[in-house]
Amino acid sequence: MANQINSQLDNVFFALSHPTRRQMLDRLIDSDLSVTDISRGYNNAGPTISKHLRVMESAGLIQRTKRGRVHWVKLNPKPLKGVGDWMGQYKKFWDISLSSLDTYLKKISTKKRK
Amino acid sequence: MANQINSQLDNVFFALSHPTRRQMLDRLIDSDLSVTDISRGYNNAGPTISKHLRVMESAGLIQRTKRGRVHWVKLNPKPLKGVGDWMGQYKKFWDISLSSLDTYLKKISTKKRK
DNA sequence: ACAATACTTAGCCAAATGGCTAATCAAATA
DNA sequence: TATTTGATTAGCCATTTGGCTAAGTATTGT
Repeated sequence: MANQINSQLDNVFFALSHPTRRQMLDRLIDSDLSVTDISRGYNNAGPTISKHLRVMESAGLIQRTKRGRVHWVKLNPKPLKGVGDWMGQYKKFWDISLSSLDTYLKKISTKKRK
Repeated sequence: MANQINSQLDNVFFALSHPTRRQMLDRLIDSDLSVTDISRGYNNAGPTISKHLRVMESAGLIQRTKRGRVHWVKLNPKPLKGVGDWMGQYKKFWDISLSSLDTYLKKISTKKRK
């Protein structure tokens, strides 16, 4: 139970500890991407990219769907909730997060008013 | 510059990827602790604890002060701000899709309608 | 049918990680 | 002064990581 969650957190934090993997995730915010799309811009060989993807997959941060020979990769942000929860303990220290949520809420309600 | 920040983030995420280290940080929320205090409850040998502490220190997550032969360890939450900032990009996903904000927005709009 | 494309697997390598014991350093105490 | 206590450094070991190349599996195009 708590241990399961914990080791999942391990995987998530570990996945996020490599700049290439973080950047890949960042790219996936806007749209799903093929593996070729994702690997664009890195000097890494294919298998290296593959390994990075597997790391993120076992952390639950991405999901794949094969369509034809193309593997489509989709961000799964759910595990980040765990990070956020863990971080919550520390919010009282850096406490910016509340204000950024605030800003976000304001933006939302503005849009709705149109 | 951005690379400095990035590699700092690498270190922070990596430091957080081990359950022992996360738990150590958690303990430091309430009070500063000596190294002996921190190591209480783990089956690890001294040097192993030492290594964990060094990992967190190079991530900037803790600071040490020697007083006598006791090394006091203090939480430094500042690097977590970087994590929070990075997470900010993803808030729109898990805040909304994972209930709390959704519920919140509903509550808000209900109130407004009154 | 054959060649090109999109990926993954297998397997190698150097470096880093997480654990240990033994030895060392520094400070407090008997 | 001699010894215990708090903690680190040195160095060993097995495993994991992040990179590679070569080879294999599907699927698509010619």
